[in-house]
Amino acid sequence: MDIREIAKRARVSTATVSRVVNRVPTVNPQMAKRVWNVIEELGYYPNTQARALVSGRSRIFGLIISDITNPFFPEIVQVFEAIAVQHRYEILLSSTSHDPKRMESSVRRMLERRVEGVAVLTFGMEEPLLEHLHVREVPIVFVDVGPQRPWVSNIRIDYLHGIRQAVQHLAALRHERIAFISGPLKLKSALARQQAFVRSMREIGMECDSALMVEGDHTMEGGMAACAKLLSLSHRPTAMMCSNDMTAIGVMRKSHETHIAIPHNLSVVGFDDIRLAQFMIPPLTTIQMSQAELARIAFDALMADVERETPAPNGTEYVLKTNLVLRQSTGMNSNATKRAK
Amino acid sequence: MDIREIAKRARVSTATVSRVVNRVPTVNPQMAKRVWNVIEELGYYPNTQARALVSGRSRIFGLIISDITNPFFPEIVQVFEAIAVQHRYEILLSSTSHDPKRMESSVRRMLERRVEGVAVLTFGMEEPLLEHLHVREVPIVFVDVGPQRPWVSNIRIDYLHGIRQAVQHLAALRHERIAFISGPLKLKSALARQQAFVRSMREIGMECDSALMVEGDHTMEGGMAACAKLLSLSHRPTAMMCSNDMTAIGVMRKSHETHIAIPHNLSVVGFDDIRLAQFMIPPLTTIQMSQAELARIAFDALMADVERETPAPNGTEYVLKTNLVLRQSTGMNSNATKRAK
DNA sequence: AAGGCCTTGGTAATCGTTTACCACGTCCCG
DNA sequence: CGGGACGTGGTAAACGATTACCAAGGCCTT
Repeated sequence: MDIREIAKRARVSTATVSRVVNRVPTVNPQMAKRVWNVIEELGYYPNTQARALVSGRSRIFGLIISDITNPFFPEIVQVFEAIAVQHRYEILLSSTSHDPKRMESSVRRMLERRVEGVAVLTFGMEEPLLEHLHVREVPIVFVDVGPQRPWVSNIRIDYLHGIRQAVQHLAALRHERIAFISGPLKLKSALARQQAFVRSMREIGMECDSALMVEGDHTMEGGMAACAKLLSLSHRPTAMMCSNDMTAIGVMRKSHETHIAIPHNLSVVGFDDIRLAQFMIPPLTTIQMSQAELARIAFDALMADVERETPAPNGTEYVLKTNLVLRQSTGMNSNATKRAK
Repeated sequence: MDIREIAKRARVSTATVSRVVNRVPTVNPQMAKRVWNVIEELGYYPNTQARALVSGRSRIFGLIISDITNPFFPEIVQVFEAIAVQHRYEILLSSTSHDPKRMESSVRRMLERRVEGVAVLTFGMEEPLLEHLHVREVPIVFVDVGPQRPWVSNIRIDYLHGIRQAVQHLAALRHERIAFISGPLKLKSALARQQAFVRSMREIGMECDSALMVEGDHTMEGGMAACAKLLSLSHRPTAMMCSNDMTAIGVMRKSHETHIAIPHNLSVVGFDDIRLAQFMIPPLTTIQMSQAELARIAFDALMADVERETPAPNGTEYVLKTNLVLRQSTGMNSNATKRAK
């Protein structure tokens, strides 16, 4: 059942049917009604591929993330999809697990389906593979790591804003030995978080003991290992800041195993504010980087580029703020309290 | 850049280029090589929409789930997508949150994109909305709830298998008062789990005290509420089985708040074996329903239907077993132990 | 040596839309 | 009363692939 069938039954031409379906205002309302009736009756849906072929617009965006089973991403996917549907777009999802092979095949799939734009929310370092997209002038939006070029937008995360709040919060609670468990430092986003931490500490004249800076891998297991390492120190930290929530969850778990009470004996701060954070025991104090907002900014960036006819020469920059969310995994440094007595 | 461009540069016809791209064996190898070279050089990708239009095959499957932020689903999505890509299929993802409006719009989107099949992994009750798919003879695969019709496959979950193991496990640990926290009973899958529990209990001559059967809602909050209710009983249960893992996690959390030690004072069993289960404190004993396998069966069911020219008159049935996974949230009933001494 | 078969590659129709262009009718105005 | 302007709706050419059909050439057979 195609547009011709509808045209025949409504005794109009296919052009008119097309105009009715696309709500072109010049068509006579009576005739439109007649056409709509036939469409309803037969349950006709226009064929998107034919439409895309002739219009040159697929109405598909690509969404590349690193791993859907990482609790950080599902909400992004959900919000991105919801907004896309509102704008009558479809999304092509791809988890790459930071694997260059899969990354390449994703890009290829997206090119074959003629996506109109790609959001790369991997926090990674895979830009080289995106060359193919770039030569075809497909709009791209990156987080943190994109180059400055036409058709490339960037969402810069203001890590410092939230991390500074967290550091000052811990300082206010009389913590003097604050550890930082980073992510894999080859990831720019992980490096940026660490640097924001160091800077926040220096700002208020606190030292960053290098023994208290350990590299994790953004997994719970990595968090447990890092926590164990820090607890084995003769001069233990009283607070640990983590580069993401999964790491913090690992820290909480290891602490529990070692009978260290949070927040009484150890304060923990996470980063991301994944939904799980509020469900921990105790609920995790963390720095929020709104996944919903990130998804929305990414979508809007692509939409803006699609509607632009000439690109901004250096792409566009967007900023996402981060903010501390106080819950119950941080508390007064108990040693300091004693001394104060 | 299209197939004509390639044809011109390789000095062959478009038919030959198409044959080369599709690896039709009758084409002269030298000529094929020449064509491939041009393709590589120009970085040509065939246009999927044009291909789909003429071949009548979109190579897209729809995947309808209820909520991607529910930890049960990401792994399904991941596996389904990975398999799809291997078979050169793309997926159209849709979270419906059990909302009939969204469900309807999903189905519409899928029809417009001419999906070749739809996997409905919602454990819900939205069949009526799928009528549109059915009249177009689009293959569908359901979990539990699908009707027996041509082009409709069903994956029957063998709840009894795993639940029986769990009940017998608890009985062996000398538990006599075993509670069951169900899901929303309007969900067939939740009802089926409860029934499997009752049957397993009766099989070994244990009574199902109705005070110990409470209805939850498959969320953590629901689990906490149900747990509170059960703990307020004068004659408390010593073990709680939950209709899903999120509920069990709620139970663990509430128990922790009320200073009830798991497994020493209370045994807890979940259902689903989401990844999170093994990361609980203590790691959660649960009944595994393999998400990876579910995804694989769903995909295979669709593929089988796509390749079939005439449908099986009553669709096809698949079965997925469930199995108990022992971890550390279950232990000997301490009251019974004392009595035994 | 001529006819038939096989291999190989080209021509052109087709898929289901959109849309530029054109034709027709009506209305108004000079 | 004739003609331009305007409002409508139809005709047909795209979009970029696939593939049925056909033609040309080479080889074998009698």
